[in-house]
Amino acid sequence: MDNRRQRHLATRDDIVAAAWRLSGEHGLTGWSLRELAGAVGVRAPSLYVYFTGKDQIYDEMFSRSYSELLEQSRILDLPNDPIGRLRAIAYWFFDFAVANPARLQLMFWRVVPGFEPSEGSYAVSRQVMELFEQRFFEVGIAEPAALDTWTAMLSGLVTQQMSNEPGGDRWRRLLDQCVEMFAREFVRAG
Amino acid sequence: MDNRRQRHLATRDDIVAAAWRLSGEHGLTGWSLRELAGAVGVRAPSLYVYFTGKDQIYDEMFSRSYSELLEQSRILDLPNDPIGRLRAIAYWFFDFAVANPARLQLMFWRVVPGFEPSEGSYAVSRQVMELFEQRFFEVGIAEPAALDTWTAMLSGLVTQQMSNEPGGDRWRRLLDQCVEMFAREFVRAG
DNA sequence: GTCTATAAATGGATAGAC
DNA sequence: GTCTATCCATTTATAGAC
Repeated sequence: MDNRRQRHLATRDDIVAAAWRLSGEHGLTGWSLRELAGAVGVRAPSLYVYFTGKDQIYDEMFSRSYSELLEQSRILDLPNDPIGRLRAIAYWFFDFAVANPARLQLMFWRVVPGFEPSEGSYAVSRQVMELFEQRFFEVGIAEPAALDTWTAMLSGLVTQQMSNEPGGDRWRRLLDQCVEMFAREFVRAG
Repeated sequence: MDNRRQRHLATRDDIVAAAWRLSGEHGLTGWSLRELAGAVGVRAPSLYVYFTGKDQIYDEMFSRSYSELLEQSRILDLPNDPIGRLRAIAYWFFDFAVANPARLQLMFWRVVPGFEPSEGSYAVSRQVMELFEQRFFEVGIAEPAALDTWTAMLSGLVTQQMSNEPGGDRWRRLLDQCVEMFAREFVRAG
């Protein structure tokens, strides 16, 4: 039996979980390996048994974030009508995004100096993006500008909510109207 | 005559300019005071003649950014028709924002760990925001959701452009259509 | 696998000579 | 105002005992 291996992976999970907690408290770049080790209950050098360095921890956080987004998007069941689908996608992504500002920064912004996702992690992120496009085009929108406008609109609502009223819903309450505005512009009545 | 004082202010300007240059090259938090001093042509301790510390340099960058935005918005002449005004504002802000990603991060996101704008700097930023609102409502839009939707839309277009295609115009080319979409939703034909 | 000890580098900041 | 020298804290990371 692989009890050894299992405990290794469990400790890895603990480390990543602690990293997310510290990122939430002090910002994505606001913690050191010493602090992280302390939060897990070990000394800093022990972390090197599980990761080659800080960047690999960020990389693990990066790829897991996209994996989670991928997983969630698979189990998300969407209405059949175009506007209903768009609305469901909008709320789902918005809530995913604002639930963890540090995660959003890691996934979509370039906020960690020197950090580049590994090839494997980058592949996961591309996979998610392609699924996104596919889901979007299923709605029946052909215009090329539509997808870019859609991502910009969602991204903007999320950014404003996080920057100006973290924890609130001032921009979340705009989602319905924004979806309708978008649909009037890009969804052909069928 | 205040030649002494003038040179002091000139060196201050040099330091801030170098800080912007380094922020553009290595990210807003990707440089040290040693590097900054080197870029100016002095040693690190000399910086303390001009600033009390690194945070005060960020603070100066912060307040100057808002001052520049304020200045530009004063000399910006806007068309009289609502849609023309909105379009002019959109292009103007978009170009200001993407011209300096680090500046945008400093002004609108919370990306420097531990940095808080001073009271004076914060006052400047509020002044700009109030002018923004005023300019916006001059267009004749009453609906409260409109301003939040507008800022979200612009913020999103800028963010997508910077994150996915820095230096390009893929999202800039959407500005016209987005302004029209927005106007159809919020501007009552008069 | 975890620890102590420590390397090696870097960070912001200060003292004091010139 | 600028410098050298240095402090002192902190960082990531490694060596080697247990």
